[in-house]
Amino acid sequence: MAVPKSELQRRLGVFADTFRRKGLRATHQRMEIFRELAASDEHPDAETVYQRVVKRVPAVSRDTVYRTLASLEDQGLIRRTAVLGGPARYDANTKRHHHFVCTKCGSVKDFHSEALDDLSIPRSVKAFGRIGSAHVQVRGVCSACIGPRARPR
Amino acid sequence: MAVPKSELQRRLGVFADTFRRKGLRATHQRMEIFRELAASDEHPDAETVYQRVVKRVPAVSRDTVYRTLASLEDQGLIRRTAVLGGPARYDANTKRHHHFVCTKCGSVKDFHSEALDDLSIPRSVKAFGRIGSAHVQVRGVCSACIGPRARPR
DNA sequence: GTATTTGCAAAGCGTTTGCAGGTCT
DNA sequence: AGACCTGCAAACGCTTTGCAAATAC
Repeated sequence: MAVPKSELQRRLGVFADTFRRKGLRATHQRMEIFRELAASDEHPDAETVYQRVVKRVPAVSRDTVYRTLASLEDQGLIRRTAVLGGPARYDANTKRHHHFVCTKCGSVKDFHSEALDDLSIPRSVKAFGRIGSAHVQVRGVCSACIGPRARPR
Repeated sequence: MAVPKSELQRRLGVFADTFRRKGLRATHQRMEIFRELAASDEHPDAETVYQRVVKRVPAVSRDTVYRTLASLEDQGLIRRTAVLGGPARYDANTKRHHHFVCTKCGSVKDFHSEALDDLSIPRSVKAFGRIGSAHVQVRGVCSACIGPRARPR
């Protein structure tokens, strides 16, 4: 689940560069909020990010977490994913990937697949408009929720 | 966009059967709410369903629309799809299909593709848990939002 | 007759916003 | 100085819920 140190360093570098280039400020709060996402492959929601960051930076507020996440998303540093009936999930993995979503607890897991990356969008879809990206969402029940002591959300 | 009359009849039949079998009541309101979804290939949100149904059944309330949509979803008669930052969209097309989502106005359009239906989920995903369904979501900007007089939401 | 369903109103949750004070350059 | 950022609190949009009256079977 943990991101390799080298990749984390790379992500933090991209973050600092991007913000500097746009004239935005890489404040302590923003740094810690981004680090929280960049250091793990989980897809926490805003409240979870807040709970974790507030331990290290007690002065941070929920609003700042929301605003920072929106700002990071605008800069393309993180992605937001909607999950049915739950809060939005955030994700610092900007490489092309797909999602497994647990319909019980709402957890999201990334997976990679070259085969799926190349999937061909039917011609008919082009008639709908300009196509941006395509990704696969697999729904199912994660092992934690199936397991002997399931703790569904 | 309109569903063929024969398909509409079929859907209404399934609705009546399913509710009867489960001991639920096929009230006037529920019938009209389901018909609104079953008669079209759009993916309206709850508010839109309410606005349309209330024209024909002025006595219906928003709460009943929400409750009925939840109930129809429980029975597997409709599907709910989350769209980033917007209200949930509902959909009476229970055949396997995929979605085009407009990132400007949030509209959702169905498309079918045998090639995509057969996409092979990588072995590694099975490790996450029990796999239910897989579907492709294409994001882009619909022609209405690109068009000469774009009216983004 | 009885369990279900409805409308109303109020609360709930996740999220966004206006504002005044504070911070960085 | 000037732009940006923060925390606070209040508002927001979407959705769910408790309750008493109405309804379907």
